[in-house]
Amino acid sequence: MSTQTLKRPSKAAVRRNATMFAALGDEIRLQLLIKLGTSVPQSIKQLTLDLPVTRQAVTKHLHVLENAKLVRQETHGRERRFIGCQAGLDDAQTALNVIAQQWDDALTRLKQLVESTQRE
Amino acid sequence: MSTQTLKRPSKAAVRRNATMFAALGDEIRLQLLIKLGTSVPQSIKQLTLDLPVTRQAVTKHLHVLENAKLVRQETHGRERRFIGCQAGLDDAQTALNVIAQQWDDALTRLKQLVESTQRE
DNA sequence: TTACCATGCAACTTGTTGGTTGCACAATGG
DNA sequence: CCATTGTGCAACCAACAAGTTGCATGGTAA
Repeated sequence: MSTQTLKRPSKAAVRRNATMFAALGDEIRLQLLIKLGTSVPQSIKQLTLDLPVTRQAVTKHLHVLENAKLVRQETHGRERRFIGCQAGLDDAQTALNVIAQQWDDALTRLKQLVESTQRE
Repeated sequence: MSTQTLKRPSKAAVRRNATMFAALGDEIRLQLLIKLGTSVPQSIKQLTLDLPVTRQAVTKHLHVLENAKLVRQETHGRERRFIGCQAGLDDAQTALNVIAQQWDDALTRLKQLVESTQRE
């Protein structure tokens, strides 16, 4: 029973997930994502307010986030307005779940191994 | 009802989460974490097998992962054996949940705003 | 039209990261 | 004891990331 139904992530999947987590792995970018939870949608200018970096830096960060499918933008006149992209977060959650599940399995197997060894 | 019970993450929390996600944001490190799901515990030498980098590189990656509380080690004679650290993954999941929840709230407020505007 | 404002694009600096090689050391097994 | 093996540590390098400044551009509003 339960003979390992989870498949190992493909090379491409690993790369995609790495990109996504790397996008999440920066203080400014996390602050941007949090800020997108206070009001929606927001322009680059707005998002730059009370962040300790210039508008251009924020632009770059937003580009990284967009690349990782964590935000999307809608051009509106001369403004670009950004919104958080739920699907991206879901992918991250799923990736974490896969790893957590495999660790569980590994620990279970380890425990069984120890027990069977002790019986002999 | 439901007048925003979630608190904004503190500066320190944001920094901690950024460190954690940054640790997850590398292909080699993800492969290491996945590998820790195939057998447990494993030495540095074992973990280096069929990875395209040297043992020293793997050592550095493991250090990053340990720093982010994603793995822990037990010294065993001259070997250091590594195991995935579930608590670290849980923290990551929680952080993602907080952001997702806030995005939901923001979209809800946006929708309400649009509706109330249309009524007037 | 003209002035303004949000943004894009490019060049450049600086710090960090991922990787290597070389050597030293301590536990293990003959 | 001696050879082997798993590791740690340090120096070094190349590539990349984060940030800046300066200038160009294209909507918007007077």
